[in-house]
Amino acid sequence: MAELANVSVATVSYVLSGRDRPVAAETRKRVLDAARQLGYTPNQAARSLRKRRTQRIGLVLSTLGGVPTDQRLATDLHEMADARGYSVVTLAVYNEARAKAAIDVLRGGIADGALINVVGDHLAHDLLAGLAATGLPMVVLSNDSGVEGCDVVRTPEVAASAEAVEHLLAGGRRRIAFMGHRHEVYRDRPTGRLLGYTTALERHGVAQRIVTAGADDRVTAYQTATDLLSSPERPEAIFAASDRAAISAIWAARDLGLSVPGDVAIVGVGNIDEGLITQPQLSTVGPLRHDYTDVVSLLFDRLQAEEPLPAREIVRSWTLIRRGSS
Amino acid sequence: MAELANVSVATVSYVLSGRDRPVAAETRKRVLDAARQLGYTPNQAARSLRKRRTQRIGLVLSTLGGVPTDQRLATDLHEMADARGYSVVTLAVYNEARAKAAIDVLRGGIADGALINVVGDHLAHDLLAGLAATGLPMVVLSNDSGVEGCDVVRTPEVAASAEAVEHLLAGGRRRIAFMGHRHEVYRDRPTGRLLGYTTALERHGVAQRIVTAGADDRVTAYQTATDLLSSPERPEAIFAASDRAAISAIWAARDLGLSVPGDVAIVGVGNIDEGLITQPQLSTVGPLRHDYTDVVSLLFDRLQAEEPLPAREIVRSWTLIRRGSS
DNA sequence: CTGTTAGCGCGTTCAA
DNA sequence: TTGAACGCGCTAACAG
Repeated sequence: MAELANVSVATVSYVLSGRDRPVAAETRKRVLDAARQLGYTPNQAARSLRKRRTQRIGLVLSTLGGVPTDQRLATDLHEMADARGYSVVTLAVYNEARAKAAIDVLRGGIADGALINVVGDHLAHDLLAGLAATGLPMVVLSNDSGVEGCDVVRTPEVAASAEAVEHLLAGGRRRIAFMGHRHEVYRDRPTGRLLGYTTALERHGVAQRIVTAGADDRVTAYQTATDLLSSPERPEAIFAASDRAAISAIWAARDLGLSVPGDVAIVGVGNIDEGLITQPQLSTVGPLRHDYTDVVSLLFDRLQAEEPLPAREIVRSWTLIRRGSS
Repeated sequence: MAELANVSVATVSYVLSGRDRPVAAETRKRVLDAARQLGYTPNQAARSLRKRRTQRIGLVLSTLGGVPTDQRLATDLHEMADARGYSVVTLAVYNEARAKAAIDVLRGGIADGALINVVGDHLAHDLLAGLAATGLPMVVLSNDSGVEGCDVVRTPEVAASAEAVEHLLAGGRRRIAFMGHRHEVYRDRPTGRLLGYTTALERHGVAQRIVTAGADDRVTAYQTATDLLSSPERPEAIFAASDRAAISAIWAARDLGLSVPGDVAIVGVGNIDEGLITQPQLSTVGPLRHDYTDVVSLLFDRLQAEEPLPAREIVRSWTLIRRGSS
């Protein structure tokens, strides 16, 4: 490359990286021509080895399955990264083994910072702590308590879920079923949305608990809801841990000839747009606006800061959005 | 690190990379202890600079939006990569500008190979060609003709779409609407699923064309279908370019009090599981089994081959799956 | 305006 | 069984 343009490697570096060293127009042209001719692109591994920066952000997600939250988070991150000259590489965790692998990739220095949103317990706390100890700037979306050494974004899902269930109780429903994600339901003690459910019932002296899994995908949700709604002790309400599951429940009810909310009230979590096109429209708890720019800013603040910043915490704002289904 | 364990850097390298050089048990222990104590992880940039391999695969997708196809592709890739000691980094393209950025990241050597599935025309052909010219092993899912220098996976969507529309014609429907993705509908000449639609109609001498966008997300699909079905010239059938859009159309029909398939027949594309829980079940064209292991194998064959392999081509197998909605 | 040189952190030879 | 020394491709500092 350098010899084809008949210049030194340093000059090539200066031309291609566009730094402000003065370069003769003719020399620059020779370099650019040679680069085009050879299809030359600088090796990023060498570059970041030298510069000690990759200009990349790692986005760590449970799956590439397109949970609505992840989608918005990803688009906001990509946009803001773009504007700042960073690229984004996404790592999917899927399971515990690969969580370890993903952390190792980050420890290996693939990115200058990380935005981490992993639900469930695939990502062990000590892995996260070890990564944070590296000094890697990171923002973690989690409600767990053990997360330290990085910014944390919390979601008031327990309170919001309790509010949803209390809303159902206020409507006179007593037999209320919970349809949750596997990672919440199959666990020794209730957490998250399930905890909100049990808390609300307890607070109002309702003894009956109907806890099912099925919120993880639409098909299972439909089947679970169908089972619930065809049982002799049909619930008067279903609180689903996701809007997608709640929407499946609405369909299940309608397919059984039940009226929503007459025969069964349904509330979901997340406030996705699709809740506006169901009949009736879906009641839900979640953010009013889907905006993660504040979360992403946390990360870029850290990246642009000279000295390490103190750990910050954001609590997202969720509200009960009452629509037709409850 | 090396000095803490009181050994040379070479010994550290040997211990941590676990190659077969004999190392005294006591030395190995010293190294491992020091590594744990320091939270040391080898720098991957330096490693891959030296080894000229990253042990990573790049997965390039249009969005992280979780199109069902991408999900299956991603899980199969992750599984097979895992088994072979590779990690996967995902790059989202979103738009033309970032397509260029994603290609640059790959050219910069972030991965040893790439699996590329970008719909629409965000990813220009010359970018792909330039990348292929690098010698980077890659597999591209595309029906375009200009793709060269890499393995190509094709989908018989034109023929399958035509088959779907002919099936509707055979059922006596004449006024058939097409609900497509923006990237296919807003284009000078028909391609892909839209081309299948027009071809079938032409072949059977049907003049009427009802072409709408709206298949890109469920909300738009619902609204588009509602508009179509409330118009005075209500179509007798809707062929939707995605199952998700088709399912929204079924719901739109039901919400309008129309019977499916009595008043309107509906067919989708993709054969997603969710088509089994609609009332009626969704007719669709797509793969019978969702399995991308053959596609992923193409890539690993290339990675493991000593000398460059000739470009191969896979044509995926799609069939019309007739269920209740048509 | 441009070239020379010294590392960035690792893996690999060769010598001990 | 271990260590010393070189170089992967690049950027930053300095020399010219």
